[in-house]
This record gives sequence, structure tokens and C-alpha cells, in this order.
Amino acid sequence: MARSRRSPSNDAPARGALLDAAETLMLEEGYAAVTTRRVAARAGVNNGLIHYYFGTMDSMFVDLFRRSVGRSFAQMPTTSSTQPLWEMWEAMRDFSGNALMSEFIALSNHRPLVREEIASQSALVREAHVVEMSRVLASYGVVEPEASPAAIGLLMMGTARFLQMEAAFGLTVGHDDLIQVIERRIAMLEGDRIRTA
Amino acid sequence: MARSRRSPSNDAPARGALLDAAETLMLEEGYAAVTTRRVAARAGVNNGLIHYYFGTMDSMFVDLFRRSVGRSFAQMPTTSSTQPLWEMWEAMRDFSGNALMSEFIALSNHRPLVREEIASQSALVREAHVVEMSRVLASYGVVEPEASPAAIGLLMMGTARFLQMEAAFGLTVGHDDLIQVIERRIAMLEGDRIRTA
DNA sequence: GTCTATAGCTGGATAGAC
DNA sequence: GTCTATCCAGCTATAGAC
Repeated sequence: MARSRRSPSNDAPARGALLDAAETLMLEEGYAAVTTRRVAARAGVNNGLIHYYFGTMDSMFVDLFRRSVGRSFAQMPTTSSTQPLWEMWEAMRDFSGNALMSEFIALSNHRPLVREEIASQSALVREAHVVEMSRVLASYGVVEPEASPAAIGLLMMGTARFLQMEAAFGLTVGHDDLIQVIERRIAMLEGDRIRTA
Repeated sequence: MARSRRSPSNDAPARGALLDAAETLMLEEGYAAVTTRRVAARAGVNNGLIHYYFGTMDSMFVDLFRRSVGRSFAQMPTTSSTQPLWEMWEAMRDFSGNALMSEFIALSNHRPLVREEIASQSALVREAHVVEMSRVLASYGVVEPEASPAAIGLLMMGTARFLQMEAAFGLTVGHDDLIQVIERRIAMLEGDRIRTA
């Protein structure tokens, strides 16, 4: 397949390096540290290149967010999983994108473009979650209305995020208790977690 | 009681006006909008005054956070509440400090002083929550280990925060479902919510 | 206490050489 | 594509007049 010659190219090494640098900075020092100069320095290129590839910083943030969402989608448990609930729960808990997401949310407060992107992408992600959760619960014979698939998904997601956020501040009181409550429920449906690794 | 003459005074009108202005800016446009110039402009004073009262911006953020935590403490359900769980749940849900808290968390990522302050204050707040929750559950005869007081508190808090965050992006799928799940549990212990107003 | 003025820095963005 | 050089805006913080 012949390489198209449109400029600027979408898969140039420097472009990816810039996104990587921006993501690392965002995780390590917060979004306020993501400036043209610092991103470029970490990527080992000149800051002018950011505008060459992305136009504006707004646009770079949007591209970075899209890349991150794409990854989390690719990581979602497949239909053929043997323990889909366990896998969802683990994905929600250890997904390092949680920290990144917190930064994007704060960022969206003063960058309308980022805000719109988060809103639309999040709606898609949640829709996919609900579809998957409904399928899984139906297969286990769980019926409403004790808790709808959407509610269960929200509960797991909210808990995972909150625990992670607290832990980042050294707060862990009650964490193990809450994790056990949730995992006991999961185990009732699909048994103890089978370690694959 | 004679007014002490230490300078700068802690209850000067300008000082409070500056904190109010900073809080409003933080909520409306995110912490990045909280600069000396913008805060001073909104408070209707000169930006030099910020350094006069607080020294540095770091220090101003810490003072602002303390004030906010103090308020949320004052708002906590009292021991004599007739429906303490309902009141806690409502305080967790509509407390506008939730939005402010998100900003402080993001801010803490690159301001060590703010980070330490949040960590220590949050530990105190959670401790108070657990004590209160234990007392309430014990009075209802709820026993462990189905769910410890700390776990229940975490679950409510995490859910309240997550729902509010999602709602800020226009995401409300499954929210009513989840709220009902939680409120049904509360109602099992202390009956339907009695409207006081 | 509150102001003006300013020093000194860092940021986003662009023009143009290579 | 990648660089150097540069413009202009906005920031924190301080000095000193009132």
C-alpha cells in the first residue's frame, strides 16, 4: 500500500512521541504541566512541531483523549470471556486511564472543545457498557428490577474510580471491606476468580 | 473583646472577598482560571492584595480548601437527626463542594502543599464519617460483616460523586435506577424520607 | 490597607531558514 | 519535517507611593 503524501502525516514517529510525552506529563504532573515547550522537550523535538501536527493545544488534547478512549475500548472484555464480570471489574479498577480521565475532566472545565469530546465519547462508551452488561446478566438469569444492568455498571465504575482517587491520597479506610462486598456478589454469579496468568 | 491588631487581619472584608472570588472562578472555569489578576479583578481589588493577605497562591489555595472543609463539617447531620442516613445521602449528593473538590484534586497534582492539605483533612473527614455511620447502623441493629459502616459510607460517597460528575457531562443513563437501589436500602432502615421543608 | 509600576518569567503561536 | 528566532500575552511576585 503506497504511503499517502498528505501533510502532516498521521503516523509520523514525532507525532506519536508528542502524544506519549503529553500523556506522561499529564499523569505525572497534571494537565497544567502539559505546555508546548515541556511536551516538546520531553519528546525530544522542537515545540514548533506541536503546531505543525496538531494546530493548537486544544486540538492536541482532543487527539490525546481519542487515543486513550480507543485503547480502553480495545481492552473491554470480549463476548467470549469465561468470567466477564470479573474482567470488567478488573478493567475498571486497574485501568490507568482512570487517572488520565480525572485530568481530562478537570481540563474540560476551561476547554470547551475537550468538554464536547468527552461528553460525546463517554456516551458511546457507556452505551457499549450497558449493552455488554445486559447481555451478561441475562445469561446468568439475573432479572430486574432489583438492579438494572445500567445501575450495576454505574455502581462498579463509580466505586472503582472513587477508591482509586482516595488511594492516591493515601486514604484506604474501608477499601478492602467495600471491595469484598462487590466481589462477593460477582462470585455469586460466576464463581471465584480463575487466575489466567 | 478588643480587636487584635496583628496584620494582616484574618477577617478583613477584602480577604473574604478574595476567597469568594477564587471559589467562584474555580467552580465556573476551573482552577487554571484562578490567577492573581482574575481573582483580584472579580473581588474588585488590586492583585497585590493577594500577596499581602496570603503570601503565595499556594497558601491561598490551602486557605480556601480549609474554609470549604469547615463548611462541609458544619453541614454534617447531627446526632439527633431523625433520619440520619437520608440526611447523609442528601448531603453527599447535593453538596456543591463536590465540584470544588474535583478541582482541588486536580490542582493537588502539581501543588504539593495542596496535596498534603487534602490528604490530612480528608483523613479527618472520613474518620468522622465512619464514627457517625457506625453509631447510626448500630442503632438500627445492622450487623457486620455483610457491609461494614466504612464500606457503606464509601459506597454512598463514591456513587454520589460519580453520578454528579457524569451528570455534569450530560450523562444520566441508569442514574435513576442506581439512586433507587440505594434509596430503597435506606428506606428499609429508616422509612421513606420525611420532608421537613 | 490599598494602590501603581515594573521586573522577570513562561506560555502559545508564527515566520522563515534549512 | 524540523529547526531557530521572535512576537506578544499573561502570569507571580516585589518595591514603593499614598
